[in-house]
Amino acid sequence: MFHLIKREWPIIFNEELQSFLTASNKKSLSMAADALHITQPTLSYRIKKLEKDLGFKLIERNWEGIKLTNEGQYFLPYAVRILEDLKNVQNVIGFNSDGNQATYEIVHKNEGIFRIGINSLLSSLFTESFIMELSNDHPDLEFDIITRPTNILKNLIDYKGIDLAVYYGNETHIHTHSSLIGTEEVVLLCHEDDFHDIQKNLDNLQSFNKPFLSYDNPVLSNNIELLDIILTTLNVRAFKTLDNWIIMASYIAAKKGYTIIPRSSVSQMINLSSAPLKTIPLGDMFPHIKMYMSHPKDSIFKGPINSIKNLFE
Amino acid sequence: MFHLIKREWPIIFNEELQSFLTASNKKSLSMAADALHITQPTLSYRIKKLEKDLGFKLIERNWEGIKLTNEGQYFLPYAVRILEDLKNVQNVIGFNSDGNQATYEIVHKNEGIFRIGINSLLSSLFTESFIMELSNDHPDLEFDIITRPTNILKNLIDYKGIDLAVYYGNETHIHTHSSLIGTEEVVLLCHEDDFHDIQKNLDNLQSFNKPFLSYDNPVLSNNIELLDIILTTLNVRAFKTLDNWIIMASYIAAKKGYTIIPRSSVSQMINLSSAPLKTIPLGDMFPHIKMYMSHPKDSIFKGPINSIKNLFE
DNA sequence: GTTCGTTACGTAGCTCGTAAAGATA
DNA sequence: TATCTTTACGAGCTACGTAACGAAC
Repeated sequence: MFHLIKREWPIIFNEELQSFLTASNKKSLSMAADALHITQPTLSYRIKKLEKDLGFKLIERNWEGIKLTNEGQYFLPYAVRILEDLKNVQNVIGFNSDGNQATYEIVHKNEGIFRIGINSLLSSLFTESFIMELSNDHPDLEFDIITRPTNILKNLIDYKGIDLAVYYGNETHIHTHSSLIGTEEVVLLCHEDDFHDIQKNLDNLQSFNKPFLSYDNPVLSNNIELLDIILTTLNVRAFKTLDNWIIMASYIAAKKGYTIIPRSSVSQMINLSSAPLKTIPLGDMFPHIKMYMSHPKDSIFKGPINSIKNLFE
Repeated sequence: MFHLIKREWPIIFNEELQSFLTASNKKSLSMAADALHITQPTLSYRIKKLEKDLGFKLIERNWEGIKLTNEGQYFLPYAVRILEDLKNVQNVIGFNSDGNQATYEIVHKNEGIFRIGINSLLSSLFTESFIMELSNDHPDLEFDIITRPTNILKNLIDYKGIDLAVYYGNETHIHTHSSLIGTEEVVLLCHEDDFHDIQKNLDNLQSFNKPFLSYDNPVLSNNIELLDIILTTLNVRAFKTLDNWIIMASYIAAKKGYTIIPRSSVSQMINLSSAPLKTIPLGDMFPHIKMYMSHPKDSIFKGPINSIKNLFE
């Protein structure tokens, strides 16, 4: 059934990223150049160009070889993911040397499919009811649901990659065809054992010696301005960014910090955590978070969109 | 505290992907060319080149405008994520026009930090114990934990992006410095109401009219060969790929299908689901899944690696 | 004729390899 | 000298805009 093409590198965009990764692997430009079957000055040129384009240095050079800079280290997982994404796309929609479609025979039909995107934190809250509602109201409708960060959802709406998006509002641009579907207060979430220490220091968490845990990097997170207000108001100093919600739940369960999230996300965090967690409502201290749904203005899926909209009324 | 640069496009690699996305947004090459401030033949050339490099057509052209192909539609979210990734990196490690580091002052220190990567499905199982163990054994050690798909973890080990990886084994290349840390049977997971129908048709699920739910696309998923065996043995016909585990839990809760996963992942799925789920052990029918940990051969983190290794003995 | 698209073609600039040079032991 | 790196430079290729062309109504 499956006919996997094992690509070493994706076909496009590879050269500069591939050069950087191979250099990181070999810890030497000349050895990396060998491995890539190019000359060493060419590799040097490519990495210089990548650094110039990115705007920061990736590699420290010296006479005994190379070492990644902090920025290079930070960039590396992104480079890996980009190349892996491209490899995967090309493996799925690839053609082998005979010109036949290669990877598997499932046709990636997209026409007529109602595509929904939900912000990751909201998906455990809404996905099931969306499935139920659409199955009931539009039994013949095919639909797909994906979860992505808010900013990606907004882009996908713009570029007609999805037909409906549901997300927490943030300060980046707001779509004309978006509607407010709810408002929520934020709550502080912590381990039961940390509860009293945090509550008595709420105006100055600097004296609480565990870090504020933030999802992903601050730029990826949805509300940079709100985050800024929170950190300032609570006088937070210790700060740790984590990769995702599962990791965050584990950190809190291990009493290694606390976080602040919208109230509706608490249940998901409690489900993910093995330990007893406590919440402190912060509705009075901070602006509430708004939930939106948006869709392209000329969507052919008026019916399904209204079905979803009705869920929030 | 935060100084966000709002980039419309990332600086590098943008041109072809940006051209494609703008074309999708405008549904017209000439209008997209206008929006990008390039001439229309140039845009046409860029998209042709992108199609040639990718190996498949992205756009159907005709006299009244353009329309994405199925492949183009499939590729679009990848293009969005790649550009979003690049934007985020450049926003975090960006320099503004004054030459000052822009986004926020947190230094992305990487030296001396023990970096762990865990496969997404395993992370809820292990993360907390890793945190506990490392905190006890190495109280001064700074560490980071990220979750990624298995293939990305393997690449990150190769390119020295992380110091330790924990993942389910698959058929792609195996690291020399990897050790087996456990073995698991696979189980079928379904809604309580579907349990009896599935159990009595286990040799021929074709007659069960709900789809087998697979995580992500088959190429991304960890065990293409195992998946192939499963689908063949159970005679599965209906097949649906989903974006992530939360969506999968919702589909099963909504009685829209079933899946097969390693036993240790069942608890996470049950936590994510609002409905009563049932499992059917399949240990006799299929090969067991192996869990591995691996690390670069010249790691400076021998101590922490052994602490983690001890957890599995 | 107008509005979509593509093809043709010359130029500017980019990318490559070869060759030479700089740094450190 | 050996082993890393970078700089210099010319040849060939690529990507761009201008101009011309094709198709549909």
